[in-house]
Amino acid sequence: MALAGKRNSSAKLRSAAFRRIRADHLTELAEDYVELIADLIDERGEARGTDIALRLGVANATVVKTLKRLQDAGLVSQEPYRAIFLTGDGWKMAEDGRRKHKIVEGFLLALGVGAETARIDSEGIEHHVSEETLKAMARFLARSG
Amino acid sequence: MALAGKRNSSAKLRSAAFRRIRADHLTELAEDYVELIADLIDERGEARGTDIALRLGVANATVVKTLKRLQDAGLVSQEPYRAIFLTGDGWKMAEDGRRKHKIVEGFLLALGVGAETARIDSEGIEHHVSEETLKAMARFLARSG
DNA sequence: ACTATAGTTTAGCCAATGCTAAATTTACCC
DNA sequence: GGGTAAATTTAGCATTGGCTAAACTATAGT
Ligand SMILES: [Mn+2]
Ligand SMILES: [Mn+2]
Ligand SMILES: [Mn+2]
Ligand SMILES: [Mn+2]
Repeated sequence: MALAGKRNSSAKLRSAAFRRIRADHLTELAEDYVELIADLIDERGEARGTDIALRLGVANATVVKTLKRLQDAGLVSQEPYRAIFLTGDGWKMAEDGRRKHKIVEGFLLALGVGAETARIDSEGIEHHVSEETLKAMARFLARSG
Repeated sequence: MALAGKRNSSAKLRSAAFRRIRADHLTELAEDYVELIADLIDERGEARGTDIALRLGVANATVVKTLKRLQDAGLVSQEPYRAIFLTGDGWKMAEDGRRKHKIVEGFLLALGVGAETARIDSEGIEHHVSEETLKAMARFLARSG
């Protein structure tokens, strides 16, 4: 095989990682939204746009626009001026998000990271860990706790 | 303090994590670009747009546009139709990226994750770990290897 | 019932990041 | 040196996810 050919397949291999990251970023916001909505529903019976905006630290209008996309994606449902509900798919995604989130945050704590840092870092890391890495984290967690 | 007040400060605390993530996402692409450019320069003497596009898995035109932004940000420099260079700031960011990347990837390997998964997951995780978490990972790494 | 306030939506803007197709430039080969 | 092939840039488009300001709705208090 020529040098150019080797270069090509090596590059294709490497690019897989970046493709995965770009894909992760597309679902990341949706995951955080549905998880947050699930939390609000469990904590206080309903999820309102204002509360979502406040917890995410974005403007109300941003939440409205994002919820519209999530509705199109079949994750949430709502009537104008009413509270927000999760669809079946929405709940499924929220539960999976909670599962991952719990493992990653618990793992960081077990690793010796402070509570505040574990909370903040896990919010970002959770979207970029594969099932294999999650399994390794859970194993470590089980052994150390 | 009233209930609304408590809700408010709790929400403000939580929103810090999401603010950090949004900030991370703004620098994430820049970090990957400069690190990749540094690798290309070290590996083969120069970094060309085509190679960047190939390794990232995006179109050439996308690379051109992004490089323009990185140039405005003072991270890279280039003349039309010529190879791409890193500025002092660009090299600094690339070195820091390599440092973090190495720790995260090495850590995942030490945790028992397979080489391929460690490579892929670390490409995303590296942008969302604080210095405190990096330190904890380095500690684990030192102890286990 | 009216009205003030709080919550929500709409309108219109912007930046970042991706794409394809067409034009341009460079580099290499004869 | 001239002609091609590859690299590069430009043009034009779309989506995501942010913002502010203005308009609208629902609700709670009087
Ligand atoms: Mn989460
Ligand atoms: Mn998150
Ligand atoms: Mn990310
Ligand atoms: Mn990366």
